[in-house]
Amino acid sequence: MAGRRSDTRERIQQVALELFAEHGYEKTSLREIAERLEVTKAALYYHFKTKEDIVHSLVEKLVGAFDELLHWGSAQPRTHETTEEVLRRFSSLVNDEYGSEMQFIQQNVPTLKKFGVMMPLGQKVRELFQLVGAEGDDPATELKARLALVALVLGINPMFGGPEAAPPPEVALKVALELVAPRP
Amino acid sequence: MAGRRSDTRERIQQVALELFAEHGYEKTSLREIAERLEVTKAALYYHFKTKEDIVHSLVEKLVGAFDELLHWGSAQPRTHETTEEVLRRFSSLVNDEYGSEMQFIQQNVPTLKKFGVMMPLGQKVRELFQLVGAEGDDPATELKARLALVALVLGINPMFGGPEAAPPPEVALKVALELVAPRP
DNA sequence: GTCTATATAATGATAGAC
DNA sequence: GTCTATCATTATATAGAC
Repeated sequence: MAGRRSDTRERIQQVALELFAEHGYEKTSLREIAERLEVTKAALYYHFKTKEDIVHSLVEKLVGAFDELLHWGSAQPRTHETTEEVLRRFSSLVNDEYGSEMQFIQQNVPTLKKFGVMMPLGQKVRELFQLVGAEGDDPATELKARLALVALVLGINPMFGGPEAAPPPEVALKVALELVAPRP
Repeated sequence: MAGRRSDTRERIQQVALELFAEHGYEKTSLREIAERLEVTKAALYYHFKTKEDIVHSLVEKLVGAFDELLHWGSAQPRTHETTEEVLRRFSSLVNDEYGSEMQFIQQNVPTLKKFGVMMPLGQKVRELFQLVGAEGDDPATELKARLALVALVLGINPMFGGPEAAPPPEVALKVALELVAPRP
C-alpha cells in the first residue's frame, strides 16, 4: 500500500535537513524536498504547517539532545573522567547523529536568528561549557573552555576546519582535554 | 549635483555587506539595497552585472588583505615576536575592517560555496595557520594552530562565541599565543 | 494522507528614455 | 549615471477532490 505510509514526517525531516545543510535553507525549495521524497508539495503541508516549521522541529530535537547531556553531566561527580566523558559524548553528538544539523545551523545563522532558535541554542551551548569550564571564571579559562568544544566541532567549519582537514576525533579530544585542564 | 555621484559603487558594497551580514544574502533583496541608498534597482545594475557580482567584489578585497598579511609575515624572521605580530594583525583584520565580512562569510556558507569563493578563502586561511603553526606538523600541533586563529575570531560565532561573550582582544591574543607556543 | 490546480507575492534582471 | 516600466521566473501557501 504505497502512498499511505506513516513515517513521512520523519522522512521529510531527514531529506529537508540534507538539503538545508548542502544548499542552504533559502535555496532549498519545498518542491525539491517533495520531488526527492516522490510526493507533492501539498503532502508536505499536511505534515508541517510551514517550511519554517520543519526547521523548528529539527532544532527541538537537538536542544533535547543537549539537555540530556547536560542533565547527565550535572549528575556526575566533578572529576577529570567526567569531563572527558562529557567531551566525548558531545563529540559524538555533533559529529555523528547531529553532524548535518550542526553544519546546517552554523552555516545558516541569519535564517535561524530570524526564526528565534539561535538564542535558545546558544544558551544550551553556554551551559555546556560551564559544565566543562574548569572552576575559575577568569576570561582566559572561559575562552579555553569554549575552544575545547570548538575543537570537537571544527570539522564542520569550512573556513577554519574543513572536512579534508578535520582532525581525528582522538586528537581533537586530546587537545580539548588539555584546554580544560586546571593547569597547563 | 546630487544624482551623479561617483562613489556609488563603494556605497553599494558597504550597504550590501551590512544587509548580507545581518539578514543573509538570499533574504537581502536588491530593492532593499537600492532603497537604503535612495537609488533604484536599475542603478545597481549599472555598477554590478549581477547580485552575485557584489559578493565577488567583497571577497576579492578580503583575499587581498589576507595576501598582504601573508606576504608580510613570510618576509619576517620566524621569531616569537613575528608570530605575535601576525596574530595581532589577523585579529585587527577580522575584527575591525573585515569584521562584518567575516561574519557574513561564516554565516552564509552554502551561498558562498555555490559562488566558488569558499575554497580560495579556505586556502588563504590554511596558509595563515601554516605561518603561525609552529614547526611540527603533527595533528595536535596543527589543530592548535587552527584554534589560535579561531580564538581571535570567536566573537562572530553566535553559537560558540557570540558578541556578548566575545573575549577582550588581549585575552584572545594571550590564549592564541599559548596555543602556538612550542611547548605548553 | 496524498493529489491537482491555483492564488498571491516577491525577486533578479532587462530595455530604453533622459 | 540614474530613472520608469516591465518581464519572466519561482516560491510559499491554500482549496478542495479523492
